[in-house]
Amino acid sequence: MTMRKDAARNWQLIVDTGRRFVDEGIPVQLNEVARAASVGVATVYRHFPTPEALLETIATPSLEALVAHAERAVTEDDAGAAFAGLLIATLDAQLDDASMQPALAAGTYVLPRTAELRDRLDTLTGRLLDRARAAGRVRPDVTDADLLPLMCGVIFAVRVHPGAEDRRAVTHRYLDVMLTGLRRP
Amino acid sequence: MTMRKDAARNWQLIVDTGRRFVDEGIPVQLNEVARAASVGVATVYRHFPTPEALLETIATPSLEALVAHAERAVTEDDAGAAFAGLLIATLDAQLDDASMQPALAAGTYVLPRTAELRDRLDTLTGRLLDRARAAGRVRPDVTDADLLPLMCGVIFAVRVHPGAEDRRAVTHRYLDVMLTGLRRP
Amino acid sequence: MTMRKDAARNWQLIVDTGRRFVDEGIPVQLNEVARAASVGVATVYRHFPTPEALLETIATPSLEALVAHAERAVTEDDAGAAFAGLLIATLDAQLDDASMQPALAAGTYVLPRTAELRDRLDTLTGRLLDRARAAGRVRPDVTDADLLPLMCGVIFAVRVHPGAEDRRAVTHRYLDVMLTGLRRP
Amino acid sequence: MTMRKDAARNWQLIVDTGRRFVDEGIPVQLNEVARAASVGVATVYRHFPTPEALLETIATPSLEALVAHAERAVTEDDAGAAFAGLLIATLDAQLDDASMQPALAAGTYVLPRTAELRDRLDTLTGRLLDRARAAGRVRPDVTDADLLPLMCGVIFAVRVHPGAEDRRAVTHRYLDVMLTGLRRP
DNA sequence: TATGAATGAGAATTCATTCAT
DNA sequence: CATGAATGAATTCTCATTCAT
Repeated sequence: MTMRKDAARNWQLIVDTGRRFVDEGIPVQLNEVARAASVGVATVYRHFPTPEALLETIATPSLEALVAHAERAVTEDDAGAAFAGLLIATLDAQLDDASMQPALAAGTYVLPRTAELRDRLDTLTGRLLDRARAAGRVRPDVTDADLLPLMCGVIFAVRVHPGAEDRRAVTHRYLDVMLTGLRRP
Repeated sequence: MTMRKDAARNWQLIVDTGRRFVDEGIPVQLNEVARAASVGVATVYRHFPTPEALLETIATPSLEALVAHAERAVTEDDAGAAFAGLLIATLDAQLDDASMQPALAAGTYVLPRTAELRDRLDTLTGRLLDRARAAGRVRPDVTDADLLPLMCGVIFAVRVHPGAEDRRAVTHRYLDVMLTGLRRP
Repeated sequence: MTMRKDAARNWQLIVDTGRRFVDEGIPVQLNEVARAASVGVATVYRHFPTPEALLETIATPSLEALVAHAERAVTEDDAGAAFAGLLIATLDAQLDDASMQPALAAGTYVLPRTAELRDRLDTLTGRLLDRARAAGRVRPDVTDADLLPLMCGVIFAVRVHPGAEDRRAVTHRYLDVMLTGLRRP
Repeated sequence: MTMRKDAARNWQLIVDTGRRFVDEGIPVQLNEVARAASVGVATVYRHFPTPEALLETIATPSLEALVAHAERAVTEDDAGAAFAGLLIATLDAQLDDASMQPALAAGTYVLPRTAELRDRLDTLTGRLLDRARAAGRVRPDVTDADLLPLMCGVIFAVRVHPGAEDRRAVTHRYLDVMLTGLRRP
């Protein structure tokens, strides 16, 4: 059952407004989003009962893109490159979309869609890791449960890093350290 | 000018109470701390104008210990071991004292004492890094501004990591990855 | 002008749903009723502009039954028994149908039908009272405007009464007190 | 430990304002009371965490007076008169102070003081009933758990009663019915 | 200096009713 | 006629901070 057209318009309006909040680092309060979207409070609450629901919705496109990337990656020939590519993509997604940081760091999800995507991402990441490990490109004691946390840690480190250095440059330098460290014990 | 004796007693009482909050993961609200310490709110506010001031005060002993460790480390012969030892100490400090996580991740400090300690820590870390790099134990593109962020990232990664695995074990595994990665590009 | 068939179906559906709410002690909110009846809110509002309109409609069958009882009662020979019988019926109606309590306690009605029924009930009650009084079965200072309030009071008393005693038993005991009291000053 | 003077002033101000609301039949909303009392909301919430707490506090003086009456009544010689007198006092209290109706009809209390007063009232009422019953002035099947409910029922009946007749007159007429009814089955 | 009462802006949420589809 | 999305005022409650005692 699909959404009514006007409802869909509001839904999108709210999501877009929420995204602006996220991008500008403003805490996503449902009331404020409603005001900024020129929409009744209850309209927001109807579509998104909690801030988490809205945040997950905002993150969904990026998450889907990341999952799509992972799905392409598992078909690549070069296991090591595919693996590294996914990690890069995971970091870039977090750099490009601030809503991805909570989405990836969270342990639980309120939307089934998000939970499902996260699940697929974990599965695919695990498969890529296995292949990379089999190819001798990853040390054996690193498990698939480590990868996303480590990528979140990298992003966190970048956020903590002071200095005016370009965030992306720092990120990739840190990733390089990580990748090197992941190779051999 | 030193504190009056009763004032000092209250000061300590508040700090101790605040530590209990930190240890138990309860958000350090000045009002609540006051209640728990059986002390007037204003008393807390006089000693610690903001939650940050209290948090930094709570973290100070651990921070001092870490600085002391760094000061001993710079005198060690084995530059590589000294360097690794400091990183381990930094992580352990954050594991053992929850107030160290904000204290190390923060970019600014409200207390001069904390700022000064952080400064010394940065200087000493930089010196250890230089020696380790000179000894060929660290890749050249890693700067002293990277180390603390990376250690904070490790702790963050551990926090994100699901599973029931022992936190300290995970931490040390991640540190091992980091150290390996830091060695050679 | 009669209702369209589908409209009539919805009308009944809404009334039935409303009754379920009343029976289960759930406050009759038009929105909630609509949801429970799987019907649009506006549909409910068109049929029943206010909660009162719905409540009165829900109460109507019981009210009609009570009026019917009164109509039979005025034809009975034994004036005292007829009178007592009506009071019992009034109480039982309130015990059996929770929507009758507001319907009988209300001073005003939004539906003409309810107002009319109430009117007939009052008239009949008055006539029964007169006959009972004429037969020397009721003290003279009690007027017909007293009877329904007193019955509502009995029900209220039963509701206030704590204890696990059977509601109907308590009601009839209280009614017995009332009837005795009504007999002679 | 007694209240600070300014706190006591506000406490009283809030209670007085609350009483005005009760007297005028305005629902006692903590926020509105705060506005009307020209006092911060939180001040009201500090003193009275819930509307019930405020309502019970408002009712306390009348409740105390009623208990005091009951205490004098148990020492009276004429058991029947003492018993009737208490019932009259119970009704008058509810007529004179609107906050007494919820206070007497409630089954539970949030303030220990109110619970205690209610308890004493129940005990004393029971004792008066026993004496009256022993004196042959009350039918045997009426228990002490019936009296307060019945008095609440009387008040309810008076409220339901339409007409312009004086409330107190109606009340006493109804009480007369009750008392007669209570005498002999 | 110590106390803790007071403040009031602000955040979260609900609900009766209207209106576009 | 039917739908159900939208509205936004109203309500409840919390919390960081100030100020009178």
